[in-house]
Parts: sequence; C-alpha cells; structure tokens
Amino acid sequence: MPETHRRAERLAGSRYGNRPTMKDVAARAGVGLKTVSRVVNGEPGVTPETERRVQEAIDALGFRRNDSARVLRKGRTASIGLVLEDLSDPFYGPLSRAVEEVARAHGALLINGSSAEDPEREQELVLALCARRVDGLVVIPAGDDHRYLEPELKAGVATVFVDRPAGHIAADVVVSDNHGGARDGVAHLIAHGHRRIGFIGDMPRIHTAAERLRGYRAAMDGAGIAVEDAWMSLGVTDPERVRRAAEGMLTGPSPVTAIFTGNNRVTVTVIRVLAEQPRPVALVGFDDFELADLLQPGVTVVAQDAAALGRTAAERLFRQLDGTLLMPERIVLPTRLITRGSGELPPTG
Amino acid sequence: MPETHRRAERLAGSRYGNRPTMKDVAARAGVGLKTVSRVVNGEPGVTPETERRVQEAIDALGFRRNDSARVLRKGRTASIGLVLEDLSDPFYGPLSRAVEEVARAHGALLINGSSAEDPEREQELVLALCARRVDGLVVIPAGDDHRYLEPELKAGVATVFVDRPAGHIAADVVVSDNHGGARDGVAHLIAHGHRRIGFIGDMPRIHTAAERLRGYRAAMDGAGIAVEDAWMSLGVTDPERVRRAAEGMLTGPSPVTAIFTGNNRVTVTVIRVLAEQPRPVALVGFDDFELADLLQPGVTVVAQDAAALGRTAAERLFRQLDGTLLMPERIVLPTRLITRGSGELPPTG
DNA sequence: CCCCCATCTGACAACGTTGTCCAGGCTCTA
DNA sequence: TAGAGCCTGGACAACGTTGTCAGATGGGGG
Repeated sequence: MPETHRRAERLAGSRYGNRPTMKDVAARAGVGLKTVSRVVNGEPGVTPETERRVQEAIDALGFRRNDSARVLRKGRTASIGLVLEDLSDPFYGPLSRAVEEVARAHGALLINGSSAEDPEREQELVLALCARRVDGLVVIPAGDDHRYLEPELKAGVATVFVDRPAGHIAADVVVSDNHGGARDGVAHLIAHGHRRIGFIGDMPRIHTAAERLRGYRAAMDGAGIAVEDAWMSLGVTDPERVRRAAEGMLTGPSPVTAIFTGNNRVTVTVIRVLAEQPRPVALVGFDDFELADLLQPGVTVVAQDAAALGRTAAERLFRQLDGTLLMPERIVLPTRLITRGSGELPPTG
Repeated sequence: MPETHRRAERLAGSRYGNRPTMKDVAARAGVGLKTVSRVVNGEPGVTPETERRVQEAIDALGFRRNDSARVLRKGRTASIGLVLEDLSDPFYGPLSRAVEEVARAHGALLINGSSAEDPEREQELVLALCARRVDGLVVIPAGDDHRYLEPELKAGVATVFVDRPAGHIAADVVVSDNHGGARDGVAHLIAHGHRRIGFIGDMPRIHTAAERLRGYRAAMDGAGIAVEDAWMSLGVTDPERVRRAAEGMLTGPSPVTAIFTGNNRVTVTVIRVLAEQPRPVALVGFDDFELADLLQPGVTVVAQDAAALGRTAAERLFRQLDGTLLMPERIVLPTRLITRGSGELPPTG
C-alpha cells in the first residue's frame, strides 16, 4: 500500500494523526506556508489583515504547532531529563520540584523517570532521554559506572550528577556534605556524654551511605572511642531487618546508649523501636522529615536541603547549556544539625 | 548566510548538533541509509556480516537514534504528560510514581509539570505538552474550565483528569470519594459523642474542598446538629491563618470539642495548635501522612490512596490509547478511615 | 546455460516545521 | 513618470528518520 493511501486511511479511520498542519492553515487562510509560520512564531513581516485571517484559520481548525518537527529543524528540544531513584520518596519531591522551577525559568520542560535504584534501569532511562535529544540531564545515580554516557557527553548533552557522584566519568557533581554531616551528628551525641553509639545505614556500595559511615567513624576516632562491630549495621533497609538490628544493638553485651541512623527510612523505623524501649535512647538521624518536631521527644537530625541540591544542579546545567564552558566540578552543599530533643538525651543504662 | 554554511559553522564551532546520523553511519559502514535503519530497529533482512559492519560503525561514532525525527515520521511519541499541583507535596509523589510505572509498562516516558495551583500555568503546561504531541495527558486540574482542551481532545489526545473533575468538558475523571470520606470521618466523631465539631478546609472553589465540606454538612445534618458559622473556616491554607482559625473555634462562645481538617497541610498545623491546648481536643484529618501513628495520640485520618488514583488514571489513559473506545466515565475510589486515637477522644470542656 | 525466485540492499519520498532567498507590489523621490 | 528601495508573501530545501518499491545478487532447477 503506498504511503499516501495509508495517510488517507489514517485521516479517515483513526482518532489520531488528523491534526491540522501549517499547510492546512495556509490553505484555509489562502496564504503561503511560511506566512503561517511567521504568525505562529510572532515574526515580523505580516500585515495585520493577513495575520487576522491566519489567526482565524488557526482557531477554526484548532491548529497547534508540532514541536517535534520544530525540534527536528532547530536542534534544541528545550527539555531536560531528570533521573532519580523514586519519586514517591519525600526527599526527591522537593528536589524534582526545584529542578522543574529552574527549567521553567529557562523555558524548558522536565521529563523525569525513576530508576528504582536499579543501575540497568537507570541506564535504560538515561539513554531513552538522550534519544529524545533532551538538552541536558540531571542524574541521581543508581549505578556506579557511567561510562555509557561518554558518547552523549561528547555529543554535547549537558549533564550534572546529584546526591551521589558519577562513576568513571568526568562530570559535574552536586552533593551534600555527607561525611561532615554524619561526623557532626555523631560528635553531637558524643558531646552529650555518649560513648557507645550505634550506626544503622544502607549498603556501603551506595556512596552516600559509605560517606556517612566514614563520618561516624571519624567522629568516634576523634573522640578516641573504639567502635565495636556489634554497634554497626550496614546494608539493612527493610523495616523488619532494621528493627532487628536496632533491638540487637540495644540488648547486646555492651548495649548502645545512642543511635545514629543513616537515612530517613531507617530513622522512622528506629523511632518506632525506641518508642517501645523502657529506657530512653538518644537518636540523631540523617535527613530531616516532616513532623520530626512533633514527636516526643522531637527528633534531632542532620538535615540536607533537597531543594538546594536540585536548584544548584539545574542552574549548573543551564550554565553548561548557555555555553559558559566549565570544567567539571564537585559542589558540596553543607548540612545543618537541627536539635529537637532526641539527640540531647543523656546516656542511660 | 546559506543554510549549509551555518550547518558547517555549527559543526565546527559548537558543542552541539554534531551528533552522527544514520547517514554518517551508513557512509562509514559503506552501506545504504535504510540498512542502518534496519539494523537499529532490529528489522529482518540484513546479513550478519552487514549487521556487524553497521554495528561497528554505530559504536565507533557513538550514534544514537534521534527519536524526535522518528516521532515525526511515525506519529506517536510514546510519551505522556502529567500535570499536577506541586511535586513537593507528599501526596503527589506516589501518584506521580504510579503513573510512571504504568507508562513504563506501556513503553512510554512521562513528562511532568507543576501548575502551582495556578489555572493559567496549568493551561500553559498542558498546551506545551500537546505541542510536544504527547500521546496522552493525566491532569490534576488547577482551573475549573478546560474548554481550551477541546481541539486537543478532538485531535485524539487521550486525557484523564485525576483528583478533581474537569470543567465544562466531557472527559474521564478519577477521584476519591471526598464527600463520603469526609462524611464518615465526621460521623466517626459524632459517634464518639461530639456535637460541636469544627471544619477547617481549603477554598470551596477547589472541588475536593467543596466536596469535603459537603460531607461534613451531611454528617452533621444526619445527626440533627445545627452547624454554627463560627465552627467553619474555609479558604485558609497558610499555617498562620489556620492557626488563628483553630484557636478561634476553640475559644469562642460555643467552643468545639473536635475538629475535622480538610487536608494534609491543615491537619499538620492543627496538630501543632492542639498540642498547646490544655484540654484534649479530638481530631480527624482528611489525607493520611507518614508518622501519623507515632504522634501522641496517633492521628485518625480519612486516607485516600494516591497511588491507586494515579494507577487507575494511567490505566484508563492507555485503554483509551489502545483504541478501546470508551465513553467518558467518572471513577470514584473509596477512602478508608484509619483510627489511631485522636478521633476517638471523648468530648471535654 | 538460462531463467526464475528469494534474499538483501538502497534510492526516494514523506513526516511538519523553519531558514533562505527571490518575486512582486508598493511608496517615495528625482 | 521612472527608478530605487522597502515591505510582504511564497517557493524551496533541509532537519533525521521510516515506509515503499525497485534493483542487484546469488543459488537452484529446468
């Protein structure tokens, strides 16, 4: 079947594909194709009378410019991609929103996808976005090897990694001061008299988790405290195992009097465990969360500014796109210790 | 300057636009353009030897198919748009994620944007997405008049409204049972002996807010309780005014013994106010939130299932796209009352 | 030895837009 | 009134891909 016939069939039979084009508008208005283009894009060189006729035809047909074709012609898509772990995690909502606001200020749309913490899915998403010819990418890495991005970088896709560094590739990175934040949080507990302090965090293959663990160790070392293995629980994330880990370090031969939690989700689970304990146990968590101040006691946290991470990354991205050529850089944003009570409890037991 | 010269200049001087095309790959592999296309798309009719040569050229050049051009040719973009109010609101994260999962299952990408509760911005976003020729739209309306979408619907853009109904236009709608949920929540308070019950909610021009208010009135009417004006506060959202509203109805001539809050943000603010009150005041909130069970007392809520809203809407969207022609329908998802303590407090004062 | 068929390959048009360039009509001046 | 210059409008190619169709190549059978 020749192409033209197929087109006719599509026009006749389908709900799709029958959108009017500039050509249709031009025919209806009795003007040339380019004149319609001029009107649509507000270019000069069209008499008011002609413009009126064209506008009339546009409204009558319900014409809307096809940006795909425009993009193809112009080269830039005015859209950027954001790949993160899980949009339903409250940490990423504000980050994504911040990226979107910056994109909007630059007239760009945001396409986003969740990697579900799966490196393969991350790569799949990133490459799909590149095939769409997004102008730039903000990536919260799930994997630790991003060499697959090399051709894209070379081709000029602006790229910024956020929250965790890129693997084996030179690119901009915006991260929180995970090491310093964790160190300060643990030092805070030490300053309140604790020496047996537990750490519950994610798998150390995740960069942020490793950094926070490093911070914990640094603080303990700094205070001359020898860390016992039983105080550390790495790589547990699901609530049930976190619960067991917490209970374990609270009841062992040298039970902890305070716990430092490596992220949001762990913190919440540990709070539940501590609520059931007879004796008060001090707690400092990495990442702030809503209502942390309303609990009894309020939860002391090391807060990172998710919106600032997103904003900084996106601004950096658009500076790349503006042509301000920049050397890849690593930007570290400070964390903030927010004291609310749980981290100031004295040691007991 | 003729087009060809500009192209040359772009190639020479810019970081962008110098991506290899199928033509380049074909030249390098010494084959025809279409053969490259065949290899890239896994079409049959290419000898292994030829395929190898082409693949080699692809890898060497770092070629990646330009989906913009593909889309232009094929008509479908395999992407859908999601317009919501604010991604940093924890209610929308799971919703967005659910939509994304369904899209992914159908091989589509998700483009999303926040309307910031501004009808104009909503329209702007929706039309931008239409210009990108997304195959479908999931919209959480900010405005109440969507006639501007008529040409798009006619052109075959699949559309589903979520959380709030569309205005002046026939389209699929997926909403929670706001009226029934609020009614049940208030009835729950009445069942626990309350008669003077306050309501704090958003502007009634927002459909969900109006429905919840209606549910409140229905429950009160059903119990034969005459609602006093002082018990109702409508259209306040910022924390400071919510605070004043709550304090007002707690101290008036006939002070309330319980409060029903119309959404998440209001609930959280009211919790803070209640924490400062000398006497216990019962509370039921619309929308669940994390840690509601950890507060003292746990917060009784009318929960809606954000993920189910998103999933249902997206599935409906793809059924539209699959060609299963459907009449516009209104799908109402049930809410669930979760009792945790705050809603079961007896009246005092 | 020739012809036919199957298999593989490539030339070409088309998708809807924008950039370039030229034609025609107008006004203004000499 | 004729020529120069400006303004408006339109024809055409190009962006990178895919569908169509025809040509080339090689193998097997008559």
